[in-house]
Amino acid sequence: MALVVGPTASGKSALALDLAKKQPSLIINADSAQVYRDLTVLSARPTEDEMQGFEHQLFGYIDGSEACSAARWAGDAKTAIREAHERDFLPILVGGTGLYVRVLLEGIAPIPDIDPDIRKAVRKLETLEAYEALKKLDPMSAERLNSKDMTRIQRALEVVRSSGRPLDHWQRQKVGGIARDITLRPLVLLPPREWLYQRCDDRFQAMIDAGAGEEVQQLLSRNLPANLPVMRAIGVAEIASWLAGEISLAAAIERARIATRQYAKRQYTWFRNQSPPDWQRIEQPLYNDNQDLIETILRN
RNA sequence: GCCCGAGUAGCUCAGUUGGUAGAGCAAGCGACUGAAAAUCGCUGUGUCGGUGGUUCGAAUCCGCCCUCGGGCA
Repeated sequence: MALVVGPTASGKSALALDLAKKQPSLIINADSAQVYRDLTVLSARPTEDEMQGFEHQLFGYIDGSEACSAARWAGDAKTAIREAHERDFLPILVGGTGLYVRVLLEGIAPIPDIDPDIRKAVRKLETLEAYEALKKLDPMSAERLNSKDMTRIQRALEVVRSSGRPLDHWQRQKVGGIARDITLRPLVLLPPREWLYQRCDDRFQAMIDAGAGEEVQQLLSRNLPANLPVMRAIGVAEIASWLAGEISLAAAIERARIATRQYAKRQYTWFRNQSPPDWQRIEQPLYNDNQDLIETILRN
């Protein structure tokens, strides 16, 4: 299995396609925003044309009214990888969501599904309220987490409330990882920051030109809850403000560019520090001809 | 030409009666176990527009000059 990870706009998709041209391959999405059907332009998901007839999976396969999760994606990816192997295809994972890839490879704590009512109640709480509640039910997690870390506090709280056991109990084991069952050919793209940020900036204008406005308009017409992942994708809030006449297009673009760069920075930090040291890192910008790189991957 | 206002961190601005300056945003670094394009932590030396003066001591008071607004001619 080949794996191409790196920050947004680092040229992962193009590299994956070049790789796919070498041998029968299945390109599998490993990006948490590109899984949603509602986000094509804004998630920079490849279009039919861009797929150039190569098989792609897990792109735009989930409705925006649902929230994907690392565990769900990892399960789907496992299936896709197995199918590829059965057909003697090379699975090529491409994406920028480090957590998803980690869960696929290393597994995750076997926590039972959360009771929907409990989740709903927990997510209504203010961060501080949730933190106080967590201190009582799961002091160890409360101690470990920052009192303002809303996402993790809510997660810890919903787990202890729903399962009756603290997070730590579950997290002592990880299940489902496929790292030991496959031969991994990993590639981490860490191009120069300046080059990357320039591409981030250029990209958002291109998204506007490609119909990001209409895409957001359609998404808004669904009246989905604001806390769903689709609604939190970079550019949605910015474009929505512009469509509502609250800010100018120029202001929306500027905000979205900043958000994109900040996101790229976070991914950069993740992949630089969280990827195993023996994964091959590419610190050069990617240009049109990646033949040397591809030869290297295939040889490994 | 005259009057008023403004000039402080990359940006927007605070700075109480003189004791050599601090917020937000941006940026950098980092964390990351079922929302991760999420969530969170750490990091603030800047000719305080310039120059001369008053003072033990000036972003702060005074003079002159420069720049940008606005008003009057």
